[in-house]
Amino acid sequence: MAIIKDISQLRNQILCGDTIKTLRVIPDNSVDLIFADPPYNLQLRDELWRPNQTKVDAVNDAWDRFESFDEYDQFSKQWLVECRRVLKEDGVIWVIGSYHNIFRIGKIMQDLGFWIINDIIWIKSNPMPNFRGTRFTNAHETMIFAVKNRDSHYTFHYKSMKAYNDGVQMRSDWDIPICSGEERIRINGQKVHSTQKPEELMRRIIISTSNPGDLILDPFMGSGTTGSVAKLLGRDFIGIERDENYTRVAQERISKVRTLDEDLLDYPLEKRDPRVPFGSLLASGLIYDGETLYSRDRKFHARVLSNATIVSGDAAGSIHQVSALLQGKPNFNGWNFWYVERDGTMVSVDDLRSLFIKKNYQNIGADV
Amino acid sequence: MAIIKDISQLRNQILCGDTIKTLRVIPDNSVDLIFADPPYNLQLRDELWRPNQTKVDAVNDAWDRFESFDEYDQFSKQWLVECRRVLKEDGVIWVIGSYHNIFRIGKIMQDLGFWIINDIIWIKSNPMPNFRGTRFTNAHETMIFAVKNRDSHYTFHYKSMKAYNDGVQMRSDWDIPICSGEERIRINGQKVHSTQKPEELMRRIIISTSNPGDLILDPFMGSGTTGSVAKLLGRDFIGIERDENYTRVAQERISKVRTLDEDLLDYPLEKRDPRVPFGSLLASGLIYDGETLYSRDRKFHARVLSNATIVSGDAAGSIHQVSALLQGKPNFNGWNFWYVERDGTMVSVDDLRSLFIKKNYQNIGADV
DNA sequence: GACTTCCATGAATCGTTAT
DNA sequence: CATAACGATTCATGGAAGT
Repeated sequence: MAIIKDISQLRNQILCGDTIKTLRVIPDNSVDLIFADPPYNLQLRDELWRPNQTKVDAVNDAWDRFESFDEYDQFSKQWLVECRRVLKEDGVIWVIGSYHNIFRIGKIMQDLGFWIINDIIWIKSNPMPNFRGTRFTNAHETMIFAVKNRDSHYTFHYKSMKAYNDGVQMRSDWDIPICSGEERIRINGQKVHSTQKPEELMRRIIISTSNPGDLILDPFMGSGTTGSVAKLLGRDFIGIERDENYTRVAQERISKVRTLDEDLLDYPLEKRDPRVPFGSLLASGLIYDGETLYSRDRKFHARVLSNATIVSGDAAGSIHQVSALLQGKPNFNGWNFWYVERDGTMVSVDDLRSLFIKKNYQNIGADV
Repeated sequence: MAIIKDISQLRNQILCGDTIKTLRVIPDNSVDLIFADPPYNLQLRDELWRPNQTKVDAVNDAWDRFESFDEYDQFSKQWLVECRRVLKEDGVIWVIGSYHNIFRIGKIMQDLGFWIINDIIWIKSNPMPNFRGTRFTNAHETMIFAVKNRDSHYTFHYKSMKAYNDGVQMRSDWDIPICSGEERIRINGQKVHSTQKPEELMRRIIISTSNPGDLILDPFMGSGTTGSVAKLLGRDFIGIERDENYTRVAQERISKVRTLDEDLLDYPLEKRDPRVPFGSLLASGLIYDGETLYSRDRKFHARVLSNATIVSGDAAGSIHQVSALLQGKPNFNGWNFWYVERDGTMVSVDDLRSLFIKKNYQNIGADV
């Protein structure tokens, strides 16, 4: 099958078929974010029984069986090559796995040119215990967060994730319960998919590394968590799933999701202030020609010339250059260094810049 | 240099030299535990400055520089091959790394035949933050815990680690601060080694997967944390380190350590009950020839023959076989199924087994 | 001495835009 | 495309210094 020319005909669909063959239909450089939850190659040798002689319902599906590491590597390389091709230059990919497969996956990704930004550990607050007492409880899974090239300008909503994490930057260890209760899809009391991922995981991934309207690809769609959260958060998706039953379940699940209102998807926090030259403050009258700037501790001062350069003894130049020179540092952000006196108190020039933005622009989060 | 015949001449020494060449001197199948902290191949490009314009003292040691992934892979494979050769058949290996290298290391280990038991995440309570707001704080490192072959009978002190962890199974995520304060080795206020590991890590590793008197090998000894904790806990060590300065520091550090008294190193908790055949209870008079065994609910009963087999209707065999047959299960632990009557009350045959052990063995934790 | 404030620092793949 | 200018950006801890 040939590559489809217009990707929009695939938007918000689940394509039922072989992952690698189906990926080959998608055009180059066309998706913004990929989330992949490939088979883990678990290699359980025998059935696993709990101490009370009930059988553990483990991942033993045919899709998780491979003859050898080599066969698994071949398969992994093929779908990863296609993923790299369809990913935009500045796109992001996430792959989740466990110690059975993640080392092989990570090595292949590095070899293909993907550049790893983080490995994120999903710490399960309620993992399955180890029944035999033969090893440590396997209480986590590993996600690789990577970009297409070392110099990719990828989306990363740092401030959102920091706010999400109560004001300190989010770390590489994520504490999230496994998918259970209401969220877990069951038919006649039986779980439909053995490795359904929690929506909390997808929410963090989608919010941190994509924008509303972006196109998200999941080459192993399963029960449709990716599509479900993508739709909720106003992103488009393409899912690939080879099992017809899973496909049906996912389609029904996603159809029930309602996208959040736009005002809930637009984050003023992430908007950058427009660039304001220091001279604009002079022209607007917020700072006066010839007045004196002070450092916070009043140890340094400088005079403002009419061309918006400042002079302090032998040092002359932009507010940035002079503040760096005075401190003997290679560079410095002068906006955070200089103050002026207004009604007897010190006012930061950065606050005056915020005031300028507020007066002259609309809906920009200069006061956040 | 030829392989040394008697490993005892290497015990508790740090061999200063190239890792791979020195490993080749160690005999086959001679060490019980390996801990390896290889170079991470960080590939740092530029300097990094904190927001307050101080420079980050990064890892820029020559030992961490490799030309390419391929060169790093070659190096890794060589030392891992030697480690596998010198490891005893039932020995254990731990390797620590970060996303820069751990995927390559893990893949090579699997290819060489090592069998992964766990990947353990060292979660740092106080990692260095991300200064530029470009990614998630890199707040963990990954350790691979593996054995020589899939069917190795490795040491794992499950009960100790459970007790260590306040009575619940220890999980694969370990919360441990980075090495700082008193523990961090400094000379003239400068850290001696850029990547000194916390002793808490080594303590968990050594206690969980080795026994007192075992021989522990560290092919990248650095500042000597492995040797130091090994000596404290009554294990022998061999360290390899190519830097003479590190070697000297490690030797001095280890010389100051005093091994704990023997009674602090012997854990009755871990001693397994001796295997007691059901027939021993007959012979000792704790159970009588011909008496009746009951299931707890008295739904089932069986008669004890003089050859220690039991019979219940058509079912005949060991206490295990018959209990499984009666319940229609593939197998079952008969010790937990059968009861006898003593003075009008039901007594579990497992309690009689414990009684037998208490009478006939010393210092065994049958009552724990 | 008790308490507060300041400062240094740790395995880090750490930027974007205009000229 | 290289270079220069602009300007955005940190958390937990321990020890020193100050009150």
